[in-house]
Amino acid sequence: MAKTSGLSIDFDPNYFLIHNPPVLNSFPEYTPKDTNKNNNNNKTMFSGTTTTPANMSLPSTVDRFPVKFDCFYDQTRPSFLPSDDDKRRVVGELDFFAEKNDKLVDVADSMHTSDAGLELNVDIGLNLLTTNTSTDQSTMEDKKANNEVAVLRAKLVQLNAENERLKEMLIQATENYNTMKIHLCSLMMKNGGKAKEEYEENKKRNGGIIVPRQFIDLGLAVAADAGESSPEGKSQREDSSGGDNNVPGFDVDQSEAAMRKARVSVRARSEAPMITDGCQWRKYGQKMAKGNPCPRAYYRCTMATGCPVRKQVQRCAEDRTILITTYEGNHNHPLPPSAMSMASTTSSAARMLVSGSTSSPDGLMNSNLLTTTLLPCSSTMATISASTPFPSVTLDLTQSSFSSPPPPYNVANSVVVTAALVPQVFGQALDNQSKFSGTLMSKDLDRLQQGEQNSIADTVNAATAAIATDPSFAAALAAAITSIIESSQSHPNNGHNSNGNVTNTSNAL
DNA sequence: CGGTTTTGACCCGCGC
DNA sequence: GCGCGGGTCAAAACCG
Repeated sequence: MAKTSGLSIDFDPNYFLIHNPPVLNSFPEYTPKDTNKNNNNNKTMFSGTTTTPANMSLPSTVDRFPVKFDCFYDQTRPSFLPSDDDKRRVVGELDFFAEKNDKLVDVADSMHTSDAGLELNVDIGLNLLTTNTSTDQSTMEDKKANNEVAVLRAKLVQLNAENERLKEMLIQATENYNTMKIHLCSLMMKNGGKAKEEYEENKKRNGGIIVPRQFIDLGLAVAADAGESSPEGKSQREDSSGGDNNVPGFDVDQSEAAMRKARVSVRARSEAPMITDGCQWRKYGQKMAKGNPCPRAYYRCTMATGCPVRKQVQRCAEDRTILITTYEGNHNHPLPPSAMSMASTTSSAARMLVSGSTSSPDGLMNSNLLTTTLLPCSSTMATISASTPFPSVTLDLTQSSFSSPPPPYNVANSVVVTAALVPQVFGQALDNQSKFSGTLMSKDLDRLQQGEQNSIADTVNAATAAIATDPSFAAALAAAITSIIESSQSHPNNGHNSNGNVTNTSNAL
């Protein structure tokens, strides 16, 4: 599965069937009819999501982006929710493929129906053609061909309709993005201290738990904190620019400081002592961390003199097959191609951390600060996350999310994009691509689309390749995650409004 | 011999 | 102020 030695992604094969075209209709519109339909047709991909907890309040109608919040895990989740894993509360999830998958089901159904009709037609032909037996064969073939043409035409019509729907989804996503951008601008207009006060206030309101809503606010708070004190070691203090933080909002210095502080963790299942990420590292220390019998190793990038990038490598205490690699800092040198793909991805994650105020896709693409944040990793990353106190974005492919508890790194103010969400995330990133004037090669595009329909691993691999080909896809990916965060922000009560219904993304902000 | 790893000492922030 | 824990330093050991 993994491309790079020492890495593996532990996908549950029960979720990802390759030969059976995945019906990604994991987020059905919860009408009784559809529920039955999906129980029948969506046998494979994300069974955890298709099994709707009986006691769960579900919307009778979900618009363009049916949302459940599996990507958020809140340790403070209400006690009335089922505790067992397969009944984990569906908090929020952006269903990128819902209608598309319905279509897949429909196509499959229609094909099946058509096949049955084909046989029926053949029988009819045999009954009718009783005299000219010499042409029976050719007539049957003609009819068969005609039926195939009819089936193909029907498929074409359905695909066209699907295409139209996807266009509408893109428009919707664009609108959501614009809404978010407006909100972002309004936040940037605020005084940084005020934002921090709001953050603290909200934190108190939530009993110390920072809800995802704080994602944007936290960026400002972090930026404000960056100039006051640094919890980091000597190097960070030396790097501290000591910029003027009196300037309201989020300026470049603040962003830079936050970027320096931002960390991106990569969780990978690996027997190797260290993942291969294309960079050269020198070990400069090792410590026993409290609460973990496995030592933590400290590495410094040696690809260029004075490169401030460091990384920590430690095995997960709960599952020692999981290797946790934490990158910190920005490379001051170009990276080899082998380090670029993951660098782009982790860079996106890092940007997500500090982009609470700068998450504009344009900013992601154009900022020198951001484009120089190249964090190395292999193309087979398993998890991208970030450490507290920063908001974190986690792409967790080591968890199937719906059948296992969230990983311990899942802190309160984090967003976990689990394996089951990958199709949605990358699918939406694919749609976002056009907004970033991407130059994705057609072959990569094909791979990505193929990956969407094959397996999560294919999707990730294809997406990683796409990132390597076109860095703008990283921004599209970041925007996709942002979009999910955006949708989560529209559901401050873990996706349920005061009426107990899941609100729609279009209601965001 | 130069680069890397090991490992104890040291520094610093934070909580009590 | 003190102790603890995380992070870094730097000398010695190791390795190709």
